Amino acid sequence: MNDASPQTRIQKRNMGVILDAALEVFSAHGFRGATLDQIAGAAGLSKPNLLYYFPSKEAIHIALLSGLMDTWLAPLRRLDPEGDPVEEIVAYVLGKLEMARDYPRESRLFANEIVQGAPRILDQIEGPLKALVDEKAEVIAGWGDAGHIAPVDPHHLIFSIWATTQHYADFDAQVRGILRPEGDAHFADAAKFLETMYRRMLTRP
Amino acid sequence: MNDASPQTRIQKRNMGVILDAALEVFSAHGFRGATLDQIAGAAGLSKPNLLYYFPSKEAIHIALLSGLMDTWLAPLRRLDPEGDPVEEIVAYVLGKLEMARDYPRESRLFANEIVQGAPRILDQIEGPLKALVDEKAEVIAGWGDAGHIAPVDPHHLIFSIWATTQHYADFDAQVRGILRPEGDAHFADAAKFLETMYRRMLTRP
DNA sequence: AAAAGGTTTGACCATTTGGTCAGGATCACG
DNA sequence: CGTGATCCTGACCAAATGGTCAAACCTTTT
Repeated sequence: MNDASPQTRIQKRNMGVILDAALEVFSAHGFRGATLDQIAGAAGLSKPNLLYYFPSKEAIHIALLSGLMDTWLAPLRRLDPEGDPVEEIVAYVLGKLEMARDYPRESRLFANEIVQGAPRILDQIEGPLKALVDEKAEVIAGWGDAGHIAPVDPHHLIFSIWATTQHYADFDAQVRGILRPEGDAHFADAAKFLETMYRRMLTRP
Repeated sequence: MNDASPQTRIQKRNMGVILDAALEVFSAHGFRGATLDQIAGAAGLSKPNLLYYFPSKEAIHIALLSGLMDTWLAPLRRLDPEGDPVEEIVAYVLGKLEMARDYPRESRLFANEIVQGAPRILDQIEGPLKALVDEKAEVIAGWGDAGHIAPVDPHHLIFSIWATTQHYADFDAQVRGILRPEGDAHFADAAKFLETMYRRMLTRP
């Protein structure tokens, strides 16, 4: 099965089904913890059929990761240098929190990968991700210099936003164990808390 | 090998060596990703010898997790209801950050476990951990009611502290990929950032 | 020093797992 | 409808992996 080739109807459907099943299984068990049988089962296909569409387990994993990286960075890319600084950052925080709520599997897939040293996406981190982060850090630093927000280390600000928002997806089991919420009810509280926190820290006294 | 039995000199030494090796390997690869051969190699023992001291791979993992839980919670336990509120919380943040710097393997071991749904420690989370967190949340809520700190949702405050500090251990690969620091140099910046952030958000305007 | 108890190992086993392959079923299209 | 391309599968394989065991090897104790 070649990539980048024009896809037939069946190919499009099955590759989609496989990637969705793989996201389910990889995000729940990590790369090594996931088996082709599990993925095949979740996809409703036979194991050899999986390997008709992807040459190996690792190829599925890589396809998932690189396909998701863009989606995952979209909110940061949307941070507008021309917008109102505090509102831009708050919007980014809340957007990221919504992603953690609506796409927890994607978040956990990355979390699994990075906790284990990011062996398969280190180059993506050191390349495009670093570039984007550095660019947006410049913007935030500019806002600080201009006195539009209280001065902060922009890189660590971004890390803190990632950490606090993704926490609700990646450590869902812990959050639920402690809060015992009904469904996703706690996300509203989290949004209120994070909005308050970042407003307080960015608003000049 | 029975637990809780009086240990010989050799037992004490080897069980320690095994647990250290297991921490190294489990934290880097997750439960499923770690193999007994790897652990045995890291410990400088043969695989059957491992299984002389622990009945199974899972037993090693459980021994590690429950042995570490206490250490991991110590900083929160130290939060003193009688101390100065803002200073107590800042000290907790900085203490947790130091643990992330000095014991990243422990942090990643938990991260791996929780990202994958905490199958082996869910009861510890819903039991002792929840109890401790609820207790300290009460303390923080009291500080808020008394006007000693700006009002915050205490549970989410604690989550944010865990998230922001453990981020530097759990997502080390990402942080290093973006910051490219010399050694642990970035931890000083992180400490400064987090101290500023939590002071601003807790200090009444 | 010899018995008793604790420690270590090589050889081995059953199962799981990623992956292959030859051939059969199905589909697209002239 | 027929034929070539695409899609799918059962049977199979080699390697990896968790775990067992009898026998050999150390320590400790008497």
